[in-house]
This record gives sequence, structure tokens and C-alpha cells, in this order.
Amino acid sequence: MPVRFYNSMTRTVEEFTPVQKGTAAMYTCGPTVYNFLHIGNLRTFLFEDLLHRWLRYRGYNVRQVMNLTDIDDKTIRDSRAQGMPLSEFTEIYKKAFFEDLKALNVAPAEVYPSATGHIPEMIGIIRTLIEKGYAYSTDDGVYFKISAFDGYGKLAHLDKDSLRAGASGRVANDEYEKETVSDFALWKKWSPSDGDVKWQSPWGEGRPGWHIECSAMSMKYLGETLDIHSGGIDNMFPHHENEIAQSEAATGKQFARYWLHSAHLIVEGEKMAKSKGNFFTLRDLLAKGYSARSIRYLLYTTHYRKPLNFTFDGIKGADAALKRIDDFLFTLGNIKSEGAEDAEFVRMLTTQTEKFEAALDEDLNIAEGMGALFELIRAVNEGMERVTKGFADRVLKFFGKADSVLGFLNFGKADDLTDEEHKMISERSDAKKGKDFARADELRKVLLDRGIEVRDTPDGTVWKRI
RNA sequence: GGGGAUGUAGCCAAGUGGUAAGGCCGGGGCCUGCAAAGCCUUCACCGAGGGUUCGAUUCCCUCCAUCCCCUCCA
Repeated sequence: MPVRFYNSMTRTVEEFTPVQKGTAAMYTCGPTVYNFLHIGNLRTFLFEDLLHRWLRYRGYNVRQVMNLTDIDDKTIRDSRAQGMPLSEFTEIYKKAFFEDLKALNVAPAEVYPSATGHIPEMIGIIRTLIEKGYAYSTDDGVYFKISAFDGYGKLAHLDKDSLRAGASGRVANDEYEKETVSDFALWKKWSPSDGDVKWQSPWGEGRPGWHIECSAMSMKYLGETLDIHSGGIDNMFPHHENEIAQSEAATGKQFARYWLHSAHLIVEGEKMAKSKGNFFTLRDLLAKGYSARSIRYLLYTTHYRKPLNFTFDGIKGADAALKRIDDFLFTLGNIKSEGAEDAEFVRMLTTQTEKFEAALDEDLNIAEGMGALFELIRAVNEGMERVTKGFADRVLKFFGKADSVLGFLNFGKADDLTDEEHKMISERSDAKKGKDFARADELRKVLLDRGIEVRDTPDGTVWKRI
């Protein structure tokens, strides 16, 4: 089964065929390191993690690049407000970014380049663009001339002649000295508000525009034509549109073959905004006692192209769902009975495995994939007394493979009880045999207070850390 | 003003031109010394109104609501 993705460029689901067979070169827009990651960021990064992991599951040699934007208006503004050198300021959030990804069990990208480490590459592209007549220099910067690039607007499906400058109300119309309002900055000449943030360039001291870093770094690490470029839907325009214009104008080649965009999330049915008090960073949620694992699960319950409604009830539901899976895996891990495998079980495992894989192949339909997993869980639970160790191992192996994509399953921990605790469990079993239920229940209570749940099963008494 | 999406049970969420997966919560039952886990069972007129069709939640139109973008917000 081929992997298929919805390509924002063509607005259709297409079979994925990379430039180089067996390899997937993907560029994923990373964070601007001026703050901690919020759950909206997480959704996009987790979508990209799923994309990465699924391609790997399907045997692709994945090469993912995720940039760190450590130079832009916001990083300059906030570092100056803190009275801190830019690099010192961004270092704090770079470090936090990697900590957050680790907490969420995000598979690392192969390369995490920083914008400030690639200024010469950016200058190189800008120079080419000027030479080819796609860019011009003014008193305050170098701009890309969108009227010179025919395909401008092809990704966002916008007509370049009807773009309304400042329609969003966020930018003053007269901010820059551009030929036309839609032209965007490739290089910004130094101004006092930049403080000591500046680099030398053929156009004087200054700093790169926002979009050019992605063109420079993606081409450096992945070549002039990449397979997949992804990011949040809000980056489609102008950011990705501008990247296409710069890159294709400079190289004359197609920049990216597939464009994947994730939808935003809302919180309790409302747009997430600091002013509404429903703005949460991962750190906020962890501080409230929610687990990164539950958050990961929750953010994976909705297809990436649909708006996700993040709710606190949802996190609780995620906890409960994960516990169900945990218990299932735990029970399977304790199966001891030997015997021939049930052919019907094996067939069902195959069916659900295929269903899971087909769902993910079809534009990463993880909700449907999880449905297959839960159907398998129920069916196995239903006939648990007939499950042999051999079959249990097979199912566990499948879940292990599935978790190489999901990243939120829990296969239990190694035996880490103290001798005393082991003794209490066996003492309880003896008490039960002697019908001394009061003593047995007392011991169970003591163990529970230590976070150890004791369960009596047909295969004997088992315990579980909770 | 222009462009793009979404609206399925208390909550989250798949999906299909032939009457709707899955998860969470709730009710009832079984199992268990008691639990835990599990199982069974129950819980939807698919935003509203038209249209096309033998038949629409699924296609078309209108409306309503929410979200995203229209130069630097994932």
C-alpha cells in the first residue's frame, strides 16, 4: 500500500513518491525561540513527528530538518526588553524547546539548524535573486519583487494583484519603503531598534528577513527540491508562499513536491489567546499535573487537517483511554498458558494490523488507526482466557511496532519491588488461601498506598505499579 | 471586503450515495470472598432549510455558528 498525503498545493490526496526512491527529505518549520512551546505549537510538531515516524515505519530513510528561528522581530524585541544579548536570550528557549520535545517523546529530526548560523547562505541566495532581477535594494532593505515571479500565490491560491496590505490589521501599510506593498523583505538594513544585532552584507549592516532562512537551510541540507515541506496552516501564507517564490526564482526548480499543513487547535471551543486566559504552554499543563503522555495522546485523537478542540475533559478522557491500553498490555504480559495459537485470533490480528496500516497510509488517519487498535483490544479481551503466551507475544510485538509511530504506549516496567513488598504479596496470597480475607485486604491496602496494585487473575496474583 | 476550512451522541472523534467505527463519561447486568481488570448491554432523527436521487449524514444551493489566512501567529 502506498502512502498518500493531502498536498496543499494541489488540494488533493496524492500518492507519495519521493525524488529519491526510499528516501524522504522533509523540511518542517520549527519554532521561533522567544517563548516556551504552547499546545498549538505542540500540535504542529506532533503532527510532524507522526509524519516522520510513519514514513520510517513504511521503510523510508527519513531525513528531517527543523529550523530554529533565532533572529527576527520578536526575538530582538524580547531580548532587548530583558536586557540580554540575543544569542543568550534565544539559547534559553532553544534549550527549553528540546526539553519539551523530549518530554513529549518526539523523535528527533536529523538536523536542527539555526538561522543565525546560516547568514552567508542566505546572502548567497539574495545575491542570486538580485542578479536575476527578482529582488531590489532600497534605503531600508532588499525586497523580493513578487510581480517578477509568475507563480506567486499558487500555494495559498491567492491572486497577487488583489492582496490587501494590512488587511489583518497587524502591520502598518507605510512600514517599509517597498515598490508594492506585497513585496517582502529578504534583508533588513540595520535600524536603532535592532540594537547590536547586525551582520555584514553587500547591502550594508543588517539582518535577514524571516522567510529567507528556510530557503537557505532547506536547500543546504536537503537539496534544491525537497520531498515534503510542512508547517502550521497559518504559515501557508505568506511564509511558505514566499519561500517558494525565493527558492524557485533562485534555482529555477520546483522547491517542494508535497506541502502538508496542520490545522490549528482551539481550547474549550474558543480560539486560544493570552487575553482569554486559555493560553497554555506544555510547562503550564505539566505544572497542573497532567502528563506529557496524555497530552501526546490527546493531540493525536484528531486528524491533523481538522481543527482540534483541546479540553481538560479531553485530557481526562485521554488518561482513561491510556489506562485501558496499559491494562491490556499488562494483562498480556502476564499470560503464562502454553498451547497452540487460535487461528481465529491470528486472523483477527492480521485484519486489525492491516486496518491500522491502511488508515495511516491514507493521509495519516490516526483516529481510524486507533479505532483498529481498540477493536483488537476488545476482541482479545473478550477471549482472554483462550489467549496463549505465544499469541500474547505476537500482539505485544504488534503494539510495540505501532508504538514506534504512536509513542505513547506503556509496556510496563521491570520488576522493581523490594524484598519486603514481594514478601507482603506472598503473605497476602497465603492469607487468601487460609480464607483470612481481612488480613489479605489489609496487605492489599498497604501495597496500594505504596503505589502497587494487586490483582487476582486466573494465572495467579499479579501486581502493577500505578 | 476577499480566500479557505469545520459543524456527527454529555464530551472527543472516524466514516459512507443505501439508514453511522472507536475512545471517555453515565445507566443496567455478568464475573470476583471483596476488589481491580474484563465482558455483555444501553446511550445519535449525522448544524438548519431547500434541491438532485428510488434513496443523502454523505452531492448541489442558501442560511446560521465557529476557526484559519489576506506580510512576519504552529
